[in-house]
Amino acid sequence: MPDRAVRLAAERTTLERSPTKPRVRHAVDSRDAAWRLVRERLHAQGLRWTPQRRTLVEVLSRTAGHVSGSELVERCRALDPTTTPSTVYRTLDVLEDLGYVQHHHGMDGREEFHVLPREVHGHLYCRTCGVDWEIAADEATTVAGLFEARRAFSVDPSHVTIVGVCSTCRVSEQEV
Amino acid sequence: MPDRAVRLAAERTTLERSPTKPRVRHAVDSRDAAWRLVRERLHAQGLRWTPQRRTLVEVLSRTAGHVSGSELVERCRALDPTTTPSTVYRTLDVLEDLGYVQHHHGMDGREEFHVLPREVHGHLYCRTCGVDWEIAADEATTVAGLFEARRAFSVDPSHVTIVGVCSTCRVSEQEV
DNA sequence: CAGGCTATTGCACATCGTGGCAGGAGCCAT
DNA sequence: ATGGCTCCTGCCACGATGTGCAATAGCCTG
Repeated sequence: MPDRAVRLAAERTTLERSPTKPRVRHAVDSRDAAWRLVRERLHAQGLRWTPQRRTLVEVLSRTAGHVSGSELVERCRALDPTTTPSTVYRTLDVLEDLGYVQHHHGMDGREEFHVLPREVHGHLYCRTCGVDWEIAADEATTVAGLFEARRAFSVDPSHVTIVGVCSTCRVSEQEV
Repeated sequence: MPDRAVRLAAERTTLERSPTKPRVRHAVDSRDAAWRLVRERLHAQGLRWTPQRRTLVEVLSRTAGHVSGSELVERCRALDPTTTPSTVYRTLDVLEDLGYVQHHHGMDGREEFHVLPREVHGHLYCRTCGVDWEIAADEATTVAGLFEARRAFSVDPSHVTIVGVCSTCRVSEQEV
């Protein structure tokens, strides 16, 4: 179906074309650079660079912070209406192996992906307002150390999930 | 449908009949006692004691430790084939409000219920062998204290979920 | 015990993911 | 380019949960 290929060519520009036109500098550039390597990284593993994967990578390269799986499916569909959920989820698995995304489960157990995690980190959710904070590396280390010392349990800091009530919401609750 | 009511009457005995026949003593008795109060606790809230709820309570009273939501649906269906999943999940919500169960999300984000939690506790999962340990109260307190002090964030110890590799699996991995 | 208020149920349907399979398509060697 | 070896995709069906809605049935009152 060259049909789709053609249609997508016009939309899938950001990553394919040269990084000439100036946009927000610095951090963004290094992000783009990272994404441009995806293809090679895939090939290095004997994996393939397909239109569907380009679409997802395109979406991810425009995304910062956390996104839910279904949200990513939506955005892919925006670029390519023929997008299939299973393909997106499978590709996310592959990209997670390559370190491009990191997933964890939110308060409701739904999947959430962190794009280009600079460093592994846990999550702190406020049950009341729903905001999601990252747990700083040193905090995670402290938590990890606790279980390391007492149980010889090696903690994966990216899967430290804690729920509670944030300071702001605590104040609000007291006022009521 | 008196049909079902009659059929169930024979099976739903444990809770309804007096606690005369000796079974495993001590801990079990206090468990049974707790379950026998469910009806009153519901009424106290203006809620109702229905056959479907009895079935679930019956199942729960025979259950110890952790169970998944779907597992509970299965067991209810064993007692009453007409059991509907949505009713089970809704009743679990109610029972959670009353403190009879406590749910959290496992490694895969699926729901798991802890029946009659003696005390709130977090969870430690081994990514390799899948075993689920409870986080002791003092450990949870330490973790909570960390976020309390640094962010004025009030941690809910029942929602502390940590994934990693347990000591046993670590040893196995090194041997390979 | 009948009557009525309202919590619950069952059902149909929606969402988020996952897994099996057969056909399709990258990629590499020729 | 061509051919072929595999990885991928699309599709479909299923599993786990959640939700809206109309019909049902607890439970309290008279």
